[in-house]
Amino acid sequence: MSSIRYALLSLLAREPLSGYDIKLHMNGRIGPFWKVGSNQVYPELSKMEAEGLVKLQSVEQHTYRPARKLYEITEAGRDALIGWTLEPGGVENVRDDFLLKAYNSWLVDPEQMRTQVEEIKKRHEEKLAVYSEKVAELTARLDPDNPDDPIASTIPVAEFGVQYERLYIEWCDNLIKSFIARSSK
Amino acid sequence: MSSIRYALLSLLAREPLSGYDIKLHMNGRIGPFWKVGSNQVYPELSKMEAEGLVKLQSVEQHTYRPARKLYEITEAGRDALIGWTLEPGGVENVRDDFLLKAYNSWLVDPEQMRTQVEEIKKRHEEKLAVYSEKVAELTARLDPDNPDDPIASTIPVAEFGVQYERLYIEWCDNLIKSFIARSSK
DNA sequence: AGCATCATGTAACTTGTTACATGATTGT
DNA sequence: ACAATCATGTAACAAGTTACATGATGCT
Repeated sequence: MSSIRYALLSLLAREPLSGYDIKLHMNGRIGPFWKVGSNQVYPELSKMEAEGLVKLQSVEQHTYRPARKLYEITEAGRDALIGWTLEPGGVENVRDDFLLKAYNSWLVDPEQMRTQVEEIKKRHEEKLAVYSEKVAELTARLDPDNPDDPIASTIPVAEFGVQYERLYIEWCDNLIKSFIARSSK
Repeated sequence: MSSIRYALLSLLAREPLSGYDIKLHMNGRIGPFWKVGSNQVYPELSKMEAEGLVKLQSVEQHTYRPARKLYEITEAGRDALIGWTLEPGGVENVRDDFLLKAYNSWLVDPEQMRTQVEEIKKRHEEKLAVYSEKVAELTARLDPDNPDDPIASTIPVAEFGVQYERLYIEWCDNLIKSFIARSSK
């Protein structure tokens, strides 16, 4: 599903960042959608620099640690990102191990399965809290006078997260109900 | 995200299948969630056979084409599947390119973005139709007297698909509204 | 004539995950 | 004393994608 490349550019289009920053932000800005390892970030940044999509803005050097390399997006990088954003793309599949586990629940003791669902429901409740918090925070920071405020594009993404987690939690509740019904037979 | 292995076993736990069958069913039974290539299915089946999780039930040979190898799950395979199903696992991230594109919409002409969203909304409506059809079909086939009918575990999975696609479509509608508002400035 | 279906499989390539390595500094 | 943070990166492995190869048959 073509590319962390564009995930990196999406962040850099908003502000200059180092590879390290990107790694952190992935798990809090676009995310908790995405996740990347340093192994993907650093080589990709180098590649993009070679292709002229990003360039080094500055390098902070503290002798005792690796230089902090701040990258900024170039004109070409913005264009590439805009091109990708407008490029038609297929729909992604939901691919969630737990759905597969639910598919197997007929094989399993309903009591144990209930425990299992309750566990992951809890996880999704935690995620819901994170997303809700994020929506609230972004909404407070949004400048309603600026029609091109990037935050206006961030809110729907976080909002999707909220909706998705609510859906998941509700779905878990229904599952739990069905296991209770089944175990009382 | 550990394993087609269990996806294959999940199907084989319900009925014996060939690698070819599995490839087809992935995109219509568990799915449209999953997708696999033959490159993953055939080697994995061989590996699992070597480990005793599945075994050959029969081999149909038509001289003019490769033998059709029907696999069935073994006791050990069922146990492994049950073990995995009850194993606690982390929550998955939603990872959808279009969310990232939406995150970039502040960079882009709202009119063009609207077209883009409408396109993918259409795709999700198609998927919704598929899932709804599936839920209806499964519900009709469900045996309500048998508390261990595997179909009872399939319905929630398809139902998740329905809910998810509805959520996605509604989200698209909200996005479209926001682009219309923005372009009329 | 040409393409889709059935049915196995391999090969080449791209992505993603986990773990490691360095090494001073700051907080517990 | 010990872990976490900052900051770069490499290496080994696991998983996923795309394309290819075989080759008769049946459909348009």
